[in-house]
Amino acid sequence: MRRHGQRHWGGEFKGCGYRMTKPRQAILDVLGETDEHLSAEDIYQAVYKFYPNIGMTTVYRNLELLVDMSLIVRFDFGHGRAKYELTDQYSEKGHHHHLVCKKCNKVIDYSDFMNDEVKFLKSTEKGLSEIYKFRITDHLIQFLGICEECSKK
Amino acid sequence: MRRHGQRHWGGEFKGCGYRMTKPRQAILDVLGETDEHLSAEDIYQAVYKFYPNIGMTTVYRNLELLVDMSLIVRFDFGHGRAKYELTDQYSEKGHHHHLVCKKCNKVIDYSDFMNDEVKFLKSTEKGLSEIYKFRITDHLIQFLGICEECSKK
DNA sequence: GTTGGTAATGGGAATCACTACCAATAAGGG
DNA sequence: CCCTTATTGGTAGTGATTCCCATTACCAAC
Repeated sequence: MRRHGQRHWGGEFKGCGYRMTKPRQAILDVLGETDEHLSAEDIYQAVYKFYPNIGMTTVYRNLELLVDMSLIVRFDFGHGRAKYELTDQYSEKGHHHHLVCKKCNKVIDYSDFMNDEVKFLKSTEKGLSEIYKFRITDHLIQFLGICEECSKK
Repeated sequence: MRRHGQRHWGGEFKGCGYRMTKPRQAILDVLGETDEHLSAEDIYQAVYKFYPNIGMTTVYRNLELLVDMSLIVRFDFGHGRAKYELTDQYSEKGHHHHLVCKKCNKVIDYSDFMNDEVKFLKSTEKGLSEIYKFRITDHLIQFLGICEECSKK
């Protein structure tokens, strides 16, 4: 059941006690073939089409595992359900952040002005980790507001 | 039942069709008297102590309303329950962001390095709103990692 | 003060995303 | 090919939040 666009993830599962299974491959495939921000339910639906045996429990369990393995990232936009994306390094999108519309909940990816961001992050992360003795591993940057369509209404 | 620390919010409720009620005053009081990040349940418990008639539904409904009125802010740290704070302008904390520990879920407020942030935000917000025709009203900045206590374990 | 209309309340039932449990199954190293 | 152990998928739960609706509080006009 090898399909187009499938990536080989064996290496990531070697030596850590975890196994590469059909559901895991399927979930990673689905996330690798989309630009959208998928919920667990979305992923279940998509996987179901070519692997109808999949169970919702398995989807949730594996999403958690893949987040722990840093292959995927989980976002809580506060819209009720969590959304998942491949980690920057495995995604065609690369490093990006989100513009979130408060009205329609649409999420727009952007990867502009990363130079300004890097400068800001570098100084701020260094300062914060010293003051609060906090080992910073990641950041979350989002801009909220009203998208073009919603501002016309 | 006027208690210490109570603030007068009448002005914010004038002319918008909403009324200032006991539950609303109570919820705002509770949020005004704490530095913590309170969940709906936390707020219910705190209000219950001096207003035992309060209902959970009322708490949720009013939290939503107060968020719409921009008197309070809702945060989804992804820990299962939403947390609420007074908006910067009404809070003693002023403008701040959060350090979130991935292990113990602790949330630390910080308001350092705001100069760097302002510079970054100014240029980035301007650029993004032009490119994406997006009216930016707010931003969310968070640093994730491991706090001092957790890094010792 | 009474009335009338709308906003707001509170209780329980319902929903929705997610998790725990467990017997059955399937990786994958030896 | 076998054996150990990770993994699966179904069902029953859990916990946060929302819906529904009859009752109540507020406020302005008479």
